[in-house]
Amino acid sequence: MLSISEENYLKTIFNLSDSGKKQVSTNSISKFLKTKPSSVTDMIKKLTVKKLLYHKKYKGTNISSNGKKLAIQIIRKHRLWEVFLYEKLKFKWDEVHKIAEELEHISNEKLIDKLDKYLKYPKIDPHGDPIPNKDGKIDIKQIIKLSNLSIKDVCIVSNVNDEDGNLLEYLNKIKIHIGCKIKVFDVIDFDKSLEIEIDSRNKVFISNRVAENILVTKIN
Amino acid sequence: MLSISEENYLKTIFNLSDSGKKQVSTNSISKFLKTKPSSVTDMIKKLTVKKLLYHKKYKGTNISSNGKKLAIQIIRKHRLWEVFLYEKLKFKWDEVHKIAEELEHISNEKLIDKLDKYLKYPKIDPHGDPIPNKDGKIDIKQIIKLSNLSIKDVCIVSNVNDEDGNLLEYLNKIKIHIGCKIKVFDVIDFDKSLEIEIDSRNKVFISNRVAENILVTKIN
DNA sequence: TAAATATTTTAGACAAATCTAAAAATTATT
DNA sequence: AATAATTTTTAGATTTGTCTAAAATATTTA
Ligand SMILES: [Mn+2]
Ligand SMILES: [Mn+2]
Ligand SMILES: [Mn+2]
Ligand SMILES: [Mn+2]
Repeated sequence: MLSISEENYLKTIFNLSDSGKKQVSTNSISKFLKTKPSSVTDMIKKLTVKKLLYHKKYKGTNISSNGKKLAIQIIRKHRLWEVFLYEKLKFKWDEVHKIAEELEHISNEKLIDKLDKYLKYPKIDPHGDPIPNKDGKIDIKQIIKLSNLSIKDVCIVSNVNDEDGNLLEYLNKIKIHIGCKIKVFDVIDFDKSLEIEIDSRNKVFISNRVAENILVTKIN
Repeated sequence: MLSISEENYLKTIFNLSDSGKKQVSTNSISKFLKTKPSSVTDMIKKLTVKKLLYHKKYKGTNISSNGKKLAIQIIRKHRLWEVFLYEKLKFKWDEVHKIAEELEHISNEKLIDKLDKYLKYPKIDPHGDPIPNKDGKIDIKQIIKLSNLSIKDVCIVSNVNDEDGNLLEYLNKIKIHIGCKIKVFDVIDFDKSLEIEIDSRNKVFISNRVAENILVTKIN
C-alpha cells in the first residue's frame, strides 16, 4: 500500500516520463509538485527501494513496470471520478480535476469496479483523456496539436490539458469542448495565432499557446 | 482546515459523548480509535487549542459548539456517501461504512451539495441514521431498542448499529433491514432473547445482545 | 482512610514528509 | 580545458501523529 504522497509522486513521474518512455529530472518533478528538489530526491529513494522506479545518482529517474502498473491504476481512478463528477453531479469540466485529485487516492477495488459499471464503462474522461481498463490497457488515438494544422483543415477536439483551470474556463467561454468540430480559417504568420470556426458557428482568434494545448484528430 | 486524524477524533468524541451531551474519557476514545491513551491526550490538547473541545487535566473532555458543528458536517458527508454507495453503486449495507470512512474526509462544499441534490436530499442513511442538513440540523425520531419491547408489540426497524460488519451480515441473513416490520412473539425469561416475526414471514429467535443493537419505532 | 488498582498525562523516541543550507556532480560557456 | 552556472544530493531541522515507559492523579477496595 502506497501513501497519498507516494501515489502523487508516482503518477507525476509516469506523466512527465510520457507514460514511461522518457527519463524524468528531479527538478521537473519538483516544479510540477511544488516541492523542493531535496524532497523529491528523498521520495525517489523510497520508491526505488520499493522497486517502482530506477534511479542512478545525478542521472535521472525511470519508472519500472510495477510502477507503471500502479500509476495507471491511479489514473484510472482519477478519470473515472472525473466522469462521475461531470456526468452525474453536473460539475463543469474545469472543476472536476481538482476534486478527482483527492478521490483518486481512495483505495477499494470493488468501489472502482462498481463505479466503472455505474458509469457504463466510459472510454474517455471529460477532457478527452483515455480511461485505462481494469487490466491497465489504454486506447491510444492518433492525435495532433491544433497548432499543427494549416488553413482549411478541419478537426475534432479530442483532448485538452486539464491541469490549468484558466485554460478550461477560457475554452468554456469560446465554446470549445471535447467532440466539437473546428475549422482553421487562417494562420497568422506574425505570432502563429489561429482564426478558427467552432461547430460551424462562432469564429474566434486563439493564440498559438492555446492551440498547443488542444489536441485534435484531423477529419479531412 | 482539519487533518484526517483530527476529523476522526472529533467525530469519535461527538459520537461517544452522545451528540455532545456527555463527557468522554480518554480511554474510551483510545479504545474506539485503537490508539494509545497517550496519543489521545496529545490530540485532545491540539483540538482544545483550536477551541473544538473543552478539557481539564485528568477530568475528561467535552465537545464545544464549534466542534459539534464540524463533527456534524463530517457525519453528514459520511452518511451521504453511504447512501450513494448503497443506492447508486449497489453495495450491501454492511460494506458501505468502511468506504465512507475514507470518503467523508474529502473536503469540497460544492461536492457535498451536488451529491445531496443528486441523491434527492435523503433523510436517512442505509442503516437508518438521520442525515444532517446543510445547516447541521438533524431530525430525531422517537426510537427505542427492540430489546425493550414486550410480547405482541409490533414495530418498524429504524436504525441498526453500523460499526460492526458481523452484525450487519447476520441481519442480512435473517432479512432484517431498515423499514421492515417486526412482531414480538415471545420474550424468553432465561436470557431475554426474543422470538420475532419479520415482515409477517420468517419467525426467528434473536439474542438480547442483537436486540439491543436494533432501534425501532413502536406502531401499536 | 490507607493501599491497591485504574486512568490519564508527561517525557522522550520514531517514521513520514517536508524544508533550508551547503556540498557534490553535471552541463554550459568562455 | 578551465570556469561558471545549473542540477542534484546530503546533512540536519521541523511538523504531525504515533508509540513506550514512567510519573501523576483519580477511583475502588479492603
Ligand atoms: Mn484530471
Ligand atoms: Mn492526487
Ligand atoms: Mn457509517
Ligand atoms: Mn474517517
